[in-house]
Amino acid sequence: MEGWLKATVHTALAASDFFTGSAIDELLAATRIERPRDKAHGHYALNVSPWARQLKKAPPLIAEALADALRSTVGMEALFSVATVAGFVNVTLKPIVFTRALQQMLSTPDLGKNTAMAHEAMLLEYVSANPTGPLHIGHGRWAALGDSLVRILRHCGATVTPEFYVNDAGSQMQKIAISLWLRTREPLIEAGKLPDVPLAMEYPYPGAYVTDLARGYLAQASDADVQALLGIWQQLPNTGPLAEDNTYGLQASHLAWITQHVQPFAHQTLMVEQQQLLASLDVNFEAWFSEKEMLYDRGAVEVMLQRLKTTGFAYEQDGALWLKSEALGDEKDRVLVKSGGQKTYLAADIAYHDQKYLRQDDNGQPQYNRIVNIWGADHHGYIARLRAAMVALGHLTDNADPKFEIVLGQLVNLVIDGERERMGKRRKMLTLADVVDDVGADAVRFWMVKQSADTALDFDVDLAKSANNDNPVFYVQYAHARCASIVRNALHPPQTSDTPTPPWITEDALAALTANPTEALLAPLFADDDDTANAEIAELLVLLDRLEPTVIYAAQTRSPHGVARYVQEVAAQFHKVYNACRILGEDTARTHARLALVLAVQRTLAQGLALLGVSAPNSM
RNA sequence: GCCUCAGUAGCUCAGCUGGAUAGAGCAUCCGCCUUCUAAGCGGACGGUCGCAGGUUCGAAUCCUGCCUGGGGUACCA
Repeated sequence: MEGWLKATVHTALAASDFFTGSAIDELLAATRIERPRDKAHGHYALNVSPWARQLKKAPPLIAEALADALRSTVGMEALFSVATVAGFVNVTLKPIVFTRALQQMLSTPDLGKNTAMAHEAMLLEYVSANPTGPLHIGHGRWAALGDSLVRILRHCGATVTPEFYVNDAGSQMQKIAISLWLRTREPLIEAGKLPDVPLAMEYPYPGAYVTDLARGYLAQASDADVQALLGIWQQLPNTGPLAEDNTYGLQASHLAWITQHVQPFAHQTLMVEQQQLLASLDVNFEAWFSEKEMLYDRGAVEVMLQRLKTTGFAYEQDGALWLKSEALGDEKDRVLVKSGGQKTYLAADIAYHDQKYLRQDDNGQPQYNRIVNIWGADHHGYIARLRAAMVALGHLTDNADPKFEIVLGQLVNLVIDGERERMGKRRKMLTLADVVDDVGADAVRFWMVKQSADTALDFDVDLAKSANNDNPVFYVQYAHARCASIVRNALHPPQTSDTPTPPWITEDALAALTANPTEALLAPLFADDDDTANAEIAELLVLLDRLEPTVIYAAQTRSPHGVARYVQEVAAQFHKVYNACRILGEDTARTHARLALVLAVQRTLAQGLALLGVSAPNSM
């Protein structure tokens, strides 16, 4: 309806003497077709005040001229009426326009689908956790945000590759392997293979999950592996705390054995755990990019460093290799290779992003025109240095180049029993898996995207779990289930009394309604004598019509919360209509038309929820 | 100090691509089930849009400064 109205206004402007000589497209771009705040003003409003400057006329005069132009549009009496208030032109649509809009919706296979972002070829990276432990609640926000964004962008025609960067290189992987090894002690004692003598130890990764990991390792280990493990334990000097360095007093050969035999198990097991959890949230990655395999094993970091040196963007000082990032917008230069010879995390990150830009499609062209990362606000300081590196490598023109984009999300606070728990590393952690088990995937996904990523999110476990009207997820799902229930009842009315109740509609008639919703079928939608119900139905259709612009805006601003808000509005308006009038009534023609409306609502809600990765149940 | 996000109703948040009397949910109070799911609907109550300037015909929205709170400011990963 919005699109149609805009086109109508365009035609009217072009045909009007008053606007002759003015740039109509510019005028239309300067204002938007919006919803009047006060419903008494009609269904749509056009504010012409922004045109005053260009036209050098007073807004009320312009509004009157536009209203006149619209009034002289051929056939308008049957479609809408206009009125002016100050600089506003208010438009009230006639029922036929709503009926046609409904007809349009029922004939559209993918509601809200559009091509607004068809030019985008985007690589979207998010979550990207180390495979050193379970995902925590904060990861859940990036997972929900990222996956919803992927769905929304694709609905707008964009090509998107969602990718997970697996940080599986570096000392933290050695730490987890050693932690696993340390945790084999108890099971080995239980099995009588090790003497139970006191041993002062500290665990680099203290979580209880490491114990499970150790038991899992032993369960699948060969006899030779177990013998080797016992060998390490027996030669260990029992000399007190072992956590000071990364070697834990282990002989080099033992350390090497652990790295070779234990680390792959830890890595693999934890990564698969993360993958399964994400899958249970219906968060779908196309690619899992391994830091170790893709960057280190293939020498990509080394090659990238050479390029920086050659181009003069990297220099040696104090025995370290530095990136000249200060000259490129960062607050200072950054270390790429430490004086000890180890490459920094930043070096790998740069190599990874370099690699993102170097990827090519089948025609040898750059595969992506936009690289987007979703990061937590705690990584904010990384933006400037990574941007600087991308400029240095020639991928960006300057540090404001929109080809590289970081979506920053504020952090998540877990609220348990009404108290905030900061997600600090030392505190007791509730894992994402625990929360999903507790409140369900739908609630987690909806809560994580229901508000702007710019605001810190309090995730209240008790509230998310509550199956009542405190919980917006259930509110929306309930509306969808209600739609499904009405259609079910229409086909197969519940038989409660002795006299059988005939169906409100046959399977065939319902099929006809969806396959070929003619104007004649839909025309009886509005009642002759119920203005309240009619107004609510019209309002509902205006809202359903807004799915597409809502999705486009959410895609452009990378804000899925707009869609979350939208589905709540649709649900609310549907509940209003449900209470204002009967869907299944005595008038068969009206019943059928209103069933069509219910189908449109159901499909809109299902589509909106699908864009958020939330299920749309048919009964609750 | 610097960078960054936020500050809107008692609480949690929309609105911020400048436009009509600033919205929703929760909470509190009052109503609505003999008929399609009451996990619902209606009504009432509730606001100096952090403060002060500026730009503009017009500012919650843009700019500047200040205040308060979160995050960041490593040859850590």
